[in-house]
Amino acid sequence: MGKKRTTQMSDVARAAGVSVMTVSNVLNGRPNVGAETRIRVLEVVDELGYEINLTARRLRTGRTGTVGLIVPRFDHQYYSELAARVSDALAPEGLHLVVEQSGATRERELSALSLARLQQYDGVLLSAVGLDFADLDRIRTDVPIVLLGEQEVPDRYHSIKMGNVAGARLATEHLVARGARRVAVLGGRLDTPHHDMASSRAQGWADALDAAGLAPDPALVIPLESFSIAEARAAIAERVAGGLAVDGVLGVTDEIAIGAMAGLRDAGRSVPDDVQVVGFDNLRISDHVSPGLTSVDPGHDAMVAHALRLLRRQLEDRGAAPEHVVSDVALVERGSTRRPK
Amino acid sequence: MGKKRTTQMSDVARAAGVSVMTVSNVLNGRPNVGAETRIRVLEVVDELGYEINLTARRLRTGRTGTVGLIVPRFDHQYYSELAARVSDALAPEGLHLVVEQSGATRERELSALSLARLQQYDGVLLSAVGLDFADLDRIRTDVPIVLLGEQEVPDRYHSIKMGNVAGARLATEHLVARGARRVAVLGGRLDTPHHDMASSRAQGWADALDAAGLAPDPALVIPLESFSIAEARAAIAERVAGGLAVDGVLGVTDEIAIGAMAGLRDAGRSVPDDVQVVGFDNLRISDHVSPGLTSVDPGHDAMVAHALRLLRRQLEDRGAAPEHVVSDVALVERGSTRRPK
DNA sequence: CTGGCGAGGTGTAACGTTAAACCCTGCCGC
DNA sequence: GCGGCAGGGTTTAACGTTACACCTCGCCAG
Repeated sequence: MGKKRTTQMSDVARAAGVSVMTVSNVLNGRPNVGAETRIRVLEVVDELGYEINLTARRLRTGRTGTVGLIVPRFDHQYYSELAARVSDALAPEGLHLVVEQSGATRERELSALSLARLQQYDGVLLSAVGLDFADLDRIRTDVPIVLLGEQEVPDRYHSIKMGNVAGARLATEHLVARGARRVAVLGGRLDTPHHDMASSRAQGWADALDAAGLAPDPALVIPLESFSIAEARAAIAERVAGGLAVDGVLGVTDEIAIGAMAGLRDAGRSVPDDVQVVGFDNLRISDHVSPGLTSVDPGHDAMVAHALRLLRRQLEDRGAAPEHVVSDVALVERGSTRRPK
Repeated sequence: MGKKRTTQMSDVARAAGVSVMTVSNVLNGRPNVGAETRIRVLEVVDELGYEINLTARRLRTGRTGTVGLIVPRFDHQYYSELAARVSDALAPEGLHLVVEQSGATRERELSALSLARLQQYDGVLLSAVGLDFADLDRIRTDVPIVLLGEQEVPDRYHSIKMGNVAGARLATEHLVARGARRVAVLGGRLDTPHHDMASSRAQGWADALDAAGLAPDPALVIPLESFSIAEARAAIAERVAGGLAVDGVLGVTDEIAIGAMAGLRDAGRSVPDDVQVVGFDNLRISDHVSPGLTSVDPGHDAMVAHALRLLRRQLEDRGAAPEHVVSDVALVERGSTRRPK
């Protein structure tokens, strides 16, 4: 029925009566092509509807014009907002963003991180929650990588970290200043010496309570598995219904905090009158839920700007000394916490 | 300082004392390789940390093992939920999903759709809001495409459409049944004979009102530009503050409906007592906002299942007759509309 | 008039795989 | 005793670009 072949450069060359190299030169805006020739080639390109084969170009040049962003889940808002920001920031530079989901499990994350996959990009922004220090240290590739994230990472990587401890501390201090005395940290964990997001934010919570002379009660550390809204909602509702005394909740993410607000409603508590709630991430939606969610803003734009700067640096100079940036955090007050008296 | 080259198949071949083809055969699990040879090759692969160059493979075979999903925006929840669902559904088949953002503008969408880009995937799921019939018709490629979406599409494409008209009608009927008489359609538009999402859903709204003997009031069609929560919120708040009489709002998406609820609060109206609200998409978060958002569920899982089925069909048989699926819709009632009396 | 240079252009050899054809060796059936 | 075949492997030629070296003018300076 049909022909298999798509049109390629040699077809254009033949039709235009020039060599393949000349076509290539025209298409890539290289010098040493006469004006007339250039025009003729472009006409033929148009006529034949020729489009370059990016795979072949990539094989030959090693460059792809594409940056990869690898996130645990597409459907966690934090990551989708991040992806949109990065994509928008990359577009003016002529770079294309593609996003992959690693799945948050160590196994799927490692597979997304096989050298094979990484090599497909000029650079990679990696938001790796499932991998530990050792996994990361095992990755050996020439592809520039910037780690976006939470955990302690091998020194040789460029990285952007959120101010997790500082942010959680800020949030908890805010709750305490507004009168909360029994502040739960939903999604946190303290048991392990890990440096992941859940632990770091719980650490900030504990620090703030310590500083305020309120001993952190282990019963108020409520771990979660999936970090989903639904899970958070069920967990807090269950605890409260079971008699846990709480007058403040720090959700380790905004989604968790939104789940917490729903769960507290389920349990007959009102926000912020009975229980005040603070989240972390300052998602777009957090301003629009009811009540508005007080949240820690991790400085999204600054993070993205830093990330791309570090990526560019590596693109220009493979040997660039790794840089570790910690983003500034700020508290955004909304209706889920009370006004000062 | 370092060597440029990464290790490649010929290095493995040399070290294992076999031909390159044998290495290729081992790595691809092809027959006609002795057991010992296989083991030796695998050992060497491990030792050298060899990983295949996917670009070269792709150039040679034309297959990529990757499916592309092109969405207008990463940070519209509907699309990120879609991406997650598709990714999860593809993983068991050994296919990888990468997501690209087209930017919702016609220009950026066309660039994402250049043949060059499309050719990088074995198949493409295209959620194209910015393109019209003619744009789509202009795309000529052998890559299997499934259109996910709203609009009228050229017949030669396989497509999955939401039941936009039916869903919006269902939602509006529900509002009317619960006593609403002045139902606005936020984000809708009726001016044009387009078949895009905003128009189709407004059409369903108009149909329902007509059927109920309530003439659709043009003042109640409130168009939006960006379909963002913030814009929706501001738009409804402004109208209501300006004296527009409304006792029901159909948000053409859940995000818009969530914005509407916030805007109504801003304007001193309570939901659902003063104004009832229904959304469309049944996002995960819609169950967790306050009050819970009544919404049209477009049958996400069925849509994804259909989409992948159509894609597989095309992968197996390029000439497969195009199929057009319209998804079933269902209303999910929550607290943003009233209980029946 | 010679040498040099810049503009315009071409030919060839990769980039790292894999499809396809081919080549051995040993063994089995008749 | 030989044809045939299966098993285990190799060789060669792509896939569609681009880097690089090279070639040929025409023209200008000396």
